[in-house]
Amino acid sequence: MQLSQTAEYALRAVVWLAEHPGDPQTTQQIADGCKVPVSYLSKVFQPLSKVGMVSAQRGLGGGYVLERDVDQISLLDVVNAVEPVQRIRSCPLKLASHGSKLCALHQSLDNAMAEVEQRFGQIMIGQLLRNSTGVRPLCETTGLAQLGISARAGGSPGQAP
Amino acid sequence: MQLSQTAEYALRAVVWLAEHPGDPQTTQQIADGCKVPVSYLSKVFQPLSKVGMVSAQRGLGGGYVLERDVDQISLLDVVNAVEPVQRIRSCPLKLASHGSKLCALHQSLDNAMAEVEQRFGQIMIGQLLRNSTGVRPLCETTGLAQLGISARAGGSPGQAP
DNA sequence: TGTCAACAAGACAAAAATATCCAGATATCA
DNA sequence: TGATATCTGGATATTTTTGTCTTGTTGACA
Repeated sequence: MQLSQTAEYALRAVVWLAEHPGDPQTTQQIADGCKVPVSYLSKVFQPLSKVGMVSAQRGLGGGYVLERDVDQISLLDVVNAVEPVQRIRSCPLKLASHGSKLCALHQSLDNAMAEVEQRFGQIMIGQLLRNSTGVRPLCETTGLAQLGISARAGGSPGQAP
Repeated sequence: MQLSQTAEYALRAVVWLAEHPGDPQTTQQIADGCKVPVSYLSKVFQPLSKVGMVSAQRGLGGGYVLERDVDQISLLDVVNAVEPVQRIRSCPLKLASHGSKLCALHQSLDNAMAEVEQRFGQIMIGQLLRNSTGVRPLCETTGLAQLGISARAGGSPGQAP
């Protein structure tokens, strides 16, 4: 019982983009920052672009940017884009006698899914950024980031090719 | 976001056994009644036997039986036996700066897991059986079963209780 | 225009989950 | 004892998920 890896990656990536507003992030940057296989990122972003949550710009200075307000994107939006929460809408055993009603077992399971769905629907990406409870922002932070010292390309350290 | 197929199967099987107390069920019976591939059942039962939730009897008249009271087995017990609910206990990105604390994203995800875990832990198998809300018992029922007419596979309507 | 930086997308590969098969170990019963 | 029923557990096959690679397209800019 857990989120798929792909959904995890998608959430990290979206949060990452949310942390870099107005600054297109390349797959390499995202991969490094989110610890996502760089060659897998295109797969992760495909459905996110499809629903218009992110957009990509090619060429020098390009990369991905969020297309919607961070407070208008819920965890559920992200998860559903890449791997919809599976609600149980009819008997998984296809028992005729069950019609569209669920037995107690499947009703219980679906209730749990419903709860998760609702919970995820209420949590907005923006909320996560602000909710930095004292410590780290989110995905990454070298310990320096907390002091406002950016350690990215464009900041001080790192390699400039 | 969903239960693994194996966990689904395990839950069905346990419920099935709960519906047939004191009557060892063969893999064939369980497979038919629960719509689980018969040849996969041994894999499903392996971890359930290991934790002592079920036991198997070989030979004629043998099969699987529940070893614990139906009101002492929660959905969580079953799920955890075959595929533990994955709680997030430390930063999945292994960020040193996060120590054992979770960022807002992962904390949110883990909270959802915790909720599911708790919910599952509260629902007992026995509860599901009694909770037949008017209609069907659980996994199976041809519509006849509700009238007390057993319609077991194998062609001939079998033994009356 | 040419060159380089970047994404797009499909083909391929590896790993994990799911499913099948079968020889062997037990158990029951005649 | 023999015949039959049943689980056990390992080897294997299939499918899905995850990950990689490569070729092509787009965009910026000198």
